[in-house]
Amino acid sequence: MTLRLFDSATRSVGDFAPRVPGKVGIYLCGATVQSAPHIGHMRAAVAFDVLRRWLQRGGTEVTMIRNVTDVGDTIFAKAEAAGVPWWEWALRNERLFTAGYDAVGNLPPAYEPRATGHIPEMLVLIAQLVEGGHAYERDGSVYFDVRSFPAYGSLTNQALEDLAPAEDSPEAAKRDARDFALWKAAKADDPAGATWGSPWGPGRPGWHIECSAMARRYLGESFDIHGGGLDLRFPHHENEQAQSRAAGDGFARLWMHSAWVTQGGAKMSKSLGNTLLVDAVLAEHSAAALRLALVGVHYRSMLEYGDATMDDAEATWARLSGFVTRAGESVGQPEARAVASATLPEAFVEAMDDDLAVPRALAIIHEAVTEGNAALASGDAEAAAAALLAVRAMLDVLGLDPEAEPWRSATGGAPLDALDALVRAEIDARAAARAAKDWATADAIRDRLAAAGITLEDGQEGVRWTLAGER
RNA sequence: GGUGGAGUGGCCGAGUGGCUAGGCAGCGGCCUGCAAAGCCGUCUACACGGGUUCGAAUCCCGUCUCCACCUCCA
Repeated sequence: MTLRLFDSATRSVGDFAPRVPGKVGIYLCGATVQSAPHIGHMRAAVAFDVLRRWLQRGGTEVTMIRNVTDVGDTIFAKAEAAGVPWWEWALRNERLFTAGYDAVGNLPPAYEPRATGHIPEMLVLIAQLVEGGHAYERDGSVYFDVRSFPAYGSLTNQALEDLAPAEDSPEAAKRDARDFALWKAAKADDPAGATWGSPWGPGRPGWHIECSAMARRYLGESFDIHGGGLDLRFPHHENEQAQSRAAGDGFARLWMHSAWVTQGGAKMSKSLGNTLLVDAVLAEHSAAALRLALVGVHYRSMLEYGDATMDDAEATWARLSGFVTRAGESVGQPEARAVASATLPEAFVEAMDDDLAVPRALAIIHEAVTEGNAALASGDAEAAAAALLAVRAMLDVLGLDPEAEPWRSATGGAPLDALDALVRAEIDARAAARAAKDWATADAIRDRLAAAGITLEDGQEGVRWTLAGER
């Protein structure tokens, strides 16, 4: 079975065939760095990180480009409100996004182009559109002529006459109210440093042109997959496609959109006052659990975030990572190379190939964990080792191998050794009390450790202890 | 008004015509001095009304409810 993906443009699932066998270019719309990232931003990033990992697992070479939009009205407005230059505000948030992406275990993209670094590429593209009769200049601004491009609206299946006017520019200046700005003439109230020269006079780029220009630069005139959040389909992606194709580029062959994080059924957004910032969530929960929560719902389904979401994810992570740790202690951890090349269970492969059906894939992982735990309990080392390898290999595809770099215990070394010595002394004292059937003393020791966040587990091979939030 | 999506057990969440999704929570059992972890078993479903079919959560018709996009959005 080959990988099948849902194409937003055709609204159907089909076999995925790269333009060049073995190589895939992905352009992912990243953040408009106007504010700190929330978990909805992370969800989109994680969804496409899983796509990338799955492609790479199949031997495909992936070039992942994730842009940063670092210029625009919302950035100007928020920077002014914060009393800092817009470029400082943008970079400050870009750093927060990068920290968030890293925290939840995303592989870094091949490149992260910034809009402000690609004005020349945009000007070339705009000039092409003007020359080709798809764009026109008015008062120092340049607009895309939607009526010049019959396929306009095809990505989102909308008829031109049903669309509302584009409000990113004055209606009176345009041939059609739905024409949108490629280049915005400088205005008196534009912030300092937000103006660039152009053949049409000083100004700054419109919102959509950057992605067309940067995708072309890094992935070529035609590339495999364009991704982003569902809310970018219109107008952003519709306009990107119109610009690029009107300029002669093949542009994206497949469009993928990830769905929201919702609360009470409604899209998470600032206007509703229910934004969940990444920092706030990570202050109370582990990053691995957050990734698990984000990845555990199919990427095209709404992810309902409630009170129990993170608690469930923590419990699930404890089950998965706990098995990996205990199995490793019992039969030894396989090497990373073995994990990367392990044969994956057929049902897991089928689920992932079916438009990245991660929830089904997770069910397969849970079944393997159950088998592995049973093998550990019965002392079947061979079966336990096989389950351990399979579980780690499957989790690795989701970016959740507990032994992989992002999730390995941050604590270690001397402090952990010192703590271990102290805890071992308590464990020994408890063992002595238990030997004397002094249950009150034994339980008091266990309770004292529990109060300090240390859990004891009496196993066949001795007493294990774990720190809260660790394994 | 246009376009698109959704309604599954206490909760989250898979599933496109017959075969146990899975997890969390609950209940019973095994293990344990008691726990914890783990294992085994088990309860609670397909928004509503019709229809097609031997058989429908799944297909068709209708109804209700909810959500998103329609130029800030992931």
